[in-house]
Amino acid sequence: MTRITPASDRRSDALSRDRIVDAAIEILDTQGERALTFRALATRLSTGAGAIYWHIADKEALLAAASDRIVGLALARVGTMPDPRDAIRAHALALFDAFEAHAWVGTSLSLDPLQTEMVRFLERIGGSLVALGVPLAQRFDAWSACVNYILGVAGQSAAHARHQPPDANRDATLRAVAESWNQLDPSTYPFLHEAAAYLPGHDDRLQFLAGINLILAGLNQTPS
Amino acid sequence: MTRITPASDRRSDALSRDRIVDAAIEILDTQGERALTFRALATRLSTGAGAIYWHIADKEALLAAASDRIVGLALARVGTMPDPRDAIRAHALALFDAFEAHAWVGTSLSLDPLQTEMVRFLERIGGSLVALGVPLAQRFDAWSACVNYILGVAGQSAAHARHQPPDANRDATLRAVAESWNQLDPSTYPFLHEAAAYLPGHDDRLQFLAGINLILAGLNQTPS
DNA sequence: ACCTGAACACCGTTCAAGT
DNA sequence: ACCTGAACACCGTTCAAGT
Repeated sequence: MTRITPASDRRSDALSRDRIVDAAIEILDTQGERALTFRALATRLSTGAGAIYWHIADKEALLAAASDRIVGLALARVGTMPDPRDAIRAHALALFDAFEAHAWVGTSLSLDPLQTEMVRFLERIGGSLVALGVPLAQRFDAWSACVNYILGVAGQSAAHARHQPPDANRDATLRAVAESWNQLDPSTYPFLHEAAAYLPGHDDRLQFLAGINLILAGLNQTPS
Repeated sequence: MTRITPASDRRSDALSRDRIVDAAIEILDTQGERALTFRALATRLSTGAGAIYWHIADKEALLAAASDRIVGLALARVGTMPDPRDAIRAHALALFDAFEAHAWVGTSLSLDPLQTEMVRFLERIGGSLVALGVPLAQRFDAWSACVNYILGVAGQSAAHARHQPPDANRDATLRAVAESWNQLDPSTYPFLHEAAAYLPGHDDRLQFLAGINLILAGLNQTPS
């Protein structure tokens, strides 16, 4: 069947789930989570608010679909790696970066089988652990630890970003937290006094990776 | 100064931040996150909706305060332990259990110095790592990994609970996910086919603990 | 089958007015 | 200083009516 796209600039194609998710991501990224309303989305898509419900169940499903899309984009950026440890690190960093760039991605991810990109991510980590030779008895726990660490900690990191005004100075925020720790009683909070010195200027991303490396290192030990 | 509490059953004491947070937690626990509105809260406290704003900045601050309270209750349940590894495990499980019992606790936690219980938690984990003898050079990364794993993964776990109807059968949900994994193409998703067998009936809590143990085991290795 | 947009049943937050 | 509650400016979602 031949399909000819109209020569004239059509104002918009037919509505579709994909186009809705595209528009939602654009609003989320440029104007933030609070700006994503069905009315704003409908305006951007030149349609009525109710039309969206023909394609997507509700706002929760919309956010889940948008998050899954971001996961997919992150996975696409990860090349194949010969060393399974490197593969796990690369996937972890890719998701971390994606979550930082789109701070609204976070708790909306679930094991929902509709989230096809999430499923691909789960498989990739599992496959890397198989390639790494983690024995079957430990494999499921190790997989759960990796996957949950990546999603949980990256999500946690994004949550911090979410609770800040978008123009917040990261260094200033960290310095303020360090300052507040320094003002605690040093005898009851000795560690936080020590940590306060490390807080400003530390690299979230490297710290995130250090955690992954601890888990990978733990895999080499027989569990106590 | 002597204070005599009135003999008669006063309908309510003066409004206070603590009483507001108490009432909010009760609504969150019994009726869920969506039921927590300033109107419902005001009704329960026999006051006007606007009165709450005299004590708490906005809804975000309310949720943060409620979450911090839950962290405090969890910490209170952890006794002192001679072995720092046990202390870390005990703290991890206490927070995990608290997050499961109050699925609305999650992303609202931050490094905000107003969250005093959170600060106590951060100190306790750090102190345990000092007691464990983790050298200064690794200490900050190790602390970050532990703290972020616990908050992130426990929060992730609670997020799953949140996205389920409160009466959902956990086993049935896991079986459904396993079933959906089994229907994927086995040649592109070999790991998930294997994992599907482990999914129903697995213990989230033990898996969470296994991740903590991997991190603790990793601390014994020199980083690669 | 798909879209429209008014209508419904709510929200968080503010603020003049009270005590 | 603290509380009241109406008012404002929104929401997500539904649904009769259109094409």
